[in-house]
Amino acid sequence: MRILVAEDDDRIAETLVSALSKAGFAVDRERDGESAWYRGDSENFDAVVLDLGLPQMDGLTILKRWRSAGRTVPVLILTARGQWEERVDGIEAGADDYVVKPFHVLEIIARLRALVRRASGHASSRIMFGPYQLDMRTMQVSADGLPIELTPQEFKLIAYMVHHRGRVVSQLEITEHIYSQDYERDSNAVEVLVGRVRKRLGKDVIKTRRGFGYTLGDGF
Amino acid sequence: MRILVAEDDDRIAETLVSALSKAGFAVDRERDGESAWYRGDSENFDAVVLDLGLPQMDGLTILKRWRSAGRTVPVLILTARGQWEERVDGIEAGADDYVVKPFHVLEIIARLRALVRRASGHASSRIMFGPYQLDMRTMQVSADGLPIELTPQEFKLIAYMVHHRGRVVSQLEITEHIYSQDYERDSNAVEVLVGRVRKRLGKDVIKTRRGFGYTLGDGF
DNA sequence: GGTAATTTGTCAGTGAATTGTCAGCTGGAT
DNA sequence: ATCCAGCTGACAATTCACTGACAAATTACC
Repeated sequence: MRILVAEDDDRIAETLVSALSKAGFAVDRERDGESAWYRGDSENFDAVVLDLGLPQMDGLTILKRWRSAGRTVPVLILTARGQWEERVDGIEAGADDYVVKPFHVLEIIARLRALVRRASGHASSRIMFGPYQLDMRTMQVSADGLPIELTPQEFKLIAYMVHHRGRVVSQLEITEHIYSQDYERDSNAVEVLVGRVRKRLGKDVIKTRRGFGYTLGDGF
Repeated sequence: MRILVAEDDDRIAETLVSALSKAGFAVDRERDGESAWYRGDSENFDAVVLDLGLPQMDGLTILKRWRSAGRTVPVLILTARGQWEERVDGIEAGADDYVVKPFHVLEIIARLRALVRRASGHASSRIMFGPYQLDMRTMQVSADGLPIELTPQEFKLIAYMVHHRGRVVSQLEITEHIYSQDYERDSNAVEVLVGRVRKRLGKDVIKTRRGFGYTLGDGF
């Protein structure tokens, strides 16, 4: 899951970036409004954390521009305490949720997960696929209630696949969504990762579409 | 779909060529402005990725020359971050879209697909033909929602045919658009490929116009 | 803060699916 | 009937993905 954090305050931004990374998101950060707008406009993030008071272009403007350009990416607004008018404006401009500063990072994480989940059409934080259950909250996969040990990367991969079930996901797409920033293009890290997930969940969970990418296997 | 990448920076160019090839495009690359101009002027590409800062002849000049010579090929401009003026100039010179460096390749791919789609007069990335549906975004062909497994080359062929339905497409044209420059002229690879697609989608999808080429069959 | 354990990425070798080539065949146009 | 563009099945070459072993990086633990 790839998240854009648009926040000019370095301290806050670093807290967020580090917490979100640990929570398993791939995080990119922008410090000014114009850059934030451009990246949200041109790239596919799974969600955006947007501070309203950004230099160069303020958060509300950014959000309105995205929405009028048809960008539906879930947006979580950060707003200063007591500025309830801002909240209203934000929601009207198309924000999906908001959090008041100072905030608890855990709350941000929980809300982001909820947003991503809703955006991909799943209501609960637990998603079934085949005999397995994926719990986004605890980052665990289980079969019949028995937890299966997955490493963080393995979990990210299967979670991304489950969120995009029903279509083919290219290696490039996987790389960009489970790793931050750019990555070595000629690496077989994704193939190895797929192999490891298969070893844990059975070789049919992920099906190879040679030349295109991968899909969740039939029945998952 | 054949793409010309006009970019002098080797690292960027290689990233692009490799990613675009994997995404199913046939890619040719030129490193200087004059060669780029010549190839775009004399060959039929489905789209061009044009860096503005090319040696010998800069991107804007190339673009203006093409346009004044009546070349309508979709052009995606690569521009350095913050050069908003360039972007405006580019659009005035006839660019169809622009992307700021540094970019994410997924974005380039998405925008190129959109350009090609619009150029062939289709609004959506999903195109119906007969009982089938072609989805350029997920690179899948399906019948009644059930995906049909095609190999990459097979997909490229049927995609090209569907984009150019209603007219006869010569073997040479097919070769030029689904393979990169180094193709054998006296090979029956296209015939074999057509045969394989017919085997998967039914032998009437592609109709032979003996001596001229192929068309989508009646009702497709 | 340093060391052990775990996770993750790289590499080289292997295996399998895709694609191109070839040779012989088919069938439509004249 | 003949000719030749196009078709087809078999095979070879190529490309792409998988695997196991090792190295690097990250995390956990004292």
